[in-house]
Amino acid sequence: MSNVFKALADPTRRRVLELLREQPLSAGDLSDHFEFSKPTMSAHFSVLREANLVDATKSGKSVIYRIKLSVLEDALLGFAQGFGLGASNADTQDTDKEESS
Amino acid sequence: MSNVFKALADPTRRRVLELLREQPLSAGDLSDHFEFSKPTMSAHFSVLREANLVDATKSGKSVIYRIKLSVLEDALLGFAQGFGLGASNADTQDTDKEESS
DNA sequence: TAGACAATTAGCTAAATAACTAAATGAAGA
DNA sequence: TCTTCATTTAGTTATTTAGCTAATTGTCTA
Repeated sequence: MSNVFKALADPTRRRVLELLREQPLSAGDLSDHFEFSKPTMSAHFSVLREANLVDATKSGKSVIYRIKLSVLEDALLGFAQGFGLGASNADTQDTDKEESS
Repeated sequence: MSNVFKALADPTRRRVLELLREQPLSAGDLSDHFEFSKPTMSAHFSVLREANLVDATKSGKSVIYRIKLSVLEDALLGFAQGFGLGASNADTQDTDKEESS
């Protein structure tokens, strides 16, 4: 739980997940999308793995990463539901937009 | 965006939000629910304020904190929607439950 | 089997985080 | 006004985090 939110707290890791949303990618292909070193990216992958947000499978020389959408879904929507959010909430009390015109 | 997930990454702050879900509470009343010092709790409130997840209003000697549900909703559900989650997703591809029995 | 290549691990540094105590601020009441 | 009470700020410490380079591991392929 904490691990998921910690993983999502870093923009690089969120971007990794967005890339994986399109298709599975190898560690190297993922790293090519960023300016950080491979070891730095590997550490990010490790955080995502520990949060169980991605799955890593070895394929020859490469490691293929896949997003685990159900885990992301359970974490985000499960947590949101705990606050009564997510169903059909057109009008909650707080809007923070139209106050004090 | 990052600020919201960073705020949610700490279990104490998630618990604070859960308490505020029931009703607005003063800094002191909130602190009474935890074993940490007041300054430590104040720092947590500060993180929640910077993430715009709570609203603080002064009332006499006290400061009353209120959750901003719409901000939480926008962050969680907005992010989830970016992954195609949240609508009516009975069957996505990945389940991570029924693999390898 | 030797080299090349992909990825991770080891080891380091700087910055951020979460905790504490002590001090400061600011409002209410005696 | 002086004291008390609620909260935040200041300043310290230990731990974690995110980045790096260099070294290691492990798999292909020439």
